[in-house]
Amino acid sequence: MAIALADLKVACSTCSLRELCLPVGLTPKQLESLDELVYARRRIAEGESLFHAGDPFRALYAVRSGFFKTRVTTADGRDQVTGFLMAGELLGIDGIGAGQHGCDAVAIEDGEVCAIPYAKLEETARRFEPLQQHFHRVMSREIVRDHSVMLLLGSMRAEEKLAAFLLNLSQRLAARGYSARDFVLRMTRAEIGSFLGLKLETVSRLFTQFQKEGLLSVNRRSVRITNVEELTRRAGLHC
Amino acid sequence: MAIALADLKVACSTCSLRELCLPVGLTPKQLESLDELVYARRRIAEGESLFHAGDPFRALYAVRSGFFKTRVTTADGRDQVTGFLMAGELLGIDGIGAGQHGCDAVAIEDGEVCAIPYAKLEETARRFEPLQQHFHRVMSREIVRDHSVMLLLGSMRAEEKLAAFLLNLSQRLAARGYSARDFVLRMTRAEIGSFLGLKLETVSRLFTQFQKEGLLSVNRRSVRITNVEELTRRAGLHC
DNA sequence: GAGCGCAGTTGATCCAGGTCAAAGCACCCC
DNA sequence: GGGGTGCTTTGACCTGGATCAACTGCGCTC
Repeated sequence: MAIALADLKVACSTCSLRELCLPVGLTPKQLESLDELVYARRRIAEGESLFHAGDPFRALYAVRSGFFKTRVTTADGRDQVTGFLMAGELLGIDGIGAGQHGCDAVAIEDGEVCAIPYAKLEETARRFEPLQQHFHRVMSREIVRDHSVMLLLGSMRAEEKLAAFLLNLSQRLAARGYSARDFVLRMTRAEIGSFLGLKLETVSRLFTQFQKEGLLSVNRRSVRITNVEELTRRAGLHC
Repeated sequence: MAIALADLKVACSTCSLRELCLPVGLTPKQLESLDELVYARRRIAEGESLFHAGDPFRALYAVRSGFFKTRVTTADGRDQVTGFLMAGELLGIDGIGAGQHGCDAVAIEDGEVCAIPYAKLEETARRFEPLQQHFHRVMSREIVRDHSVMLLLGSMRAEEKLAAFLLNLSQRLAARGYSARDFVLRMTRAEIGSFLGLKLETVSRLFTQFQKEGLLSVNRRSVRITNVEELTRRAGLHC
């Protein structure tokens, strides 16, 4: 076991995700001093949870590969997907405030995460200004993202919601070197619906509608965007 | 002007809000070392903005008195209220990530804020672990709050939304020493509606309905909750 | 390769909440 | 103190998306 853990130990300085992840913007020298921060990688199989709401909070997790969703749940069992996370994005920030996680993080595709013990991150951030700054930026950006999701949930119509969702996904995939036009959805219609405040049937109908209108072609999980301009128009003003 | 500013300088160590605000949980001695952090108070009249989306980010603002709303806006003019803030709560965190504010902060009642220059906060947080911890907790809690608003916007029915909103307001007022049962709404029906993803007419009708059902009595902005238990039931399960 | 089960599609119908319109009411300013 | 203005209430009607239900098709297991 000790050997296995040692094998899993990773170095931010040589990680292919360093341009997307927590150490973004650090110099190579600064990066090396960060290597001690990440404790170990952890594999998560599709359907498994990284943590649940209520679990004690100890570490943040940086997604190395795979696809995750976060979700909050009401007393009576309804739930709301609050985000989909891909490589380089940070999971678990919600746990800092209360000392326990406030949502579930579930793998919707086999993946791997880097565990960053929070106590150590805090300590390193005090000694190391660029890390502190970057960590604060990451948290702040999460708040900005949440606000734009609120805008989407509170003021957009179904068509606008799905268009905005697809464009956001497309951009994030493009930032990771994948095609912005051609991609495979990692989530079900029901998960997309939960995130957007719609029912799965509505999501399905919208995909069909967008296809009929020539904005994209879709077959189950595969999507090819064929008219980005019009899709952008649908997401935005649409007066 | 120099004199006016000097007059406005405040000390966290003697502030009546220290149990609610950024320095919560610090010892009196620790508090004193925080006094240098807050630069000055600033008065904001009803209707005025503390900052707008796009403004360069320099400082966070702690609400001392009054009532604020934050809002994000789409290209085509629709907007979404993302929060209502009262004494002790922190405004402007959204600006850290991009170096410019991501939303508007508008006073919906005359009020006063303490400006906390962000560069100074960052620097103090590095030297001063309890402040760092507390600041991280505040940001994390904002994320948790946003997630619960997403749950509300995405999965609740109109009745549940308004009940949850009123109970939340009631609890936050109670935490500040005001009555939990009897309070005055600082915001219009339209602002409540924008926050909850409803139209103002729907909000108005729900108030009338709740009153008919004996959950509360309402007259314009004054609300008296007469049946907290039932209101809680409406906000939650309601199977 | 038969059969099961889950994800997705599509149709028919319904209703919560939106829209449009018209008063009503408090407060402010001249 | 009269008139305006902005907020709120209420009514009548409409519609976008939910709900209910049937069916399709892919992938997995045995």
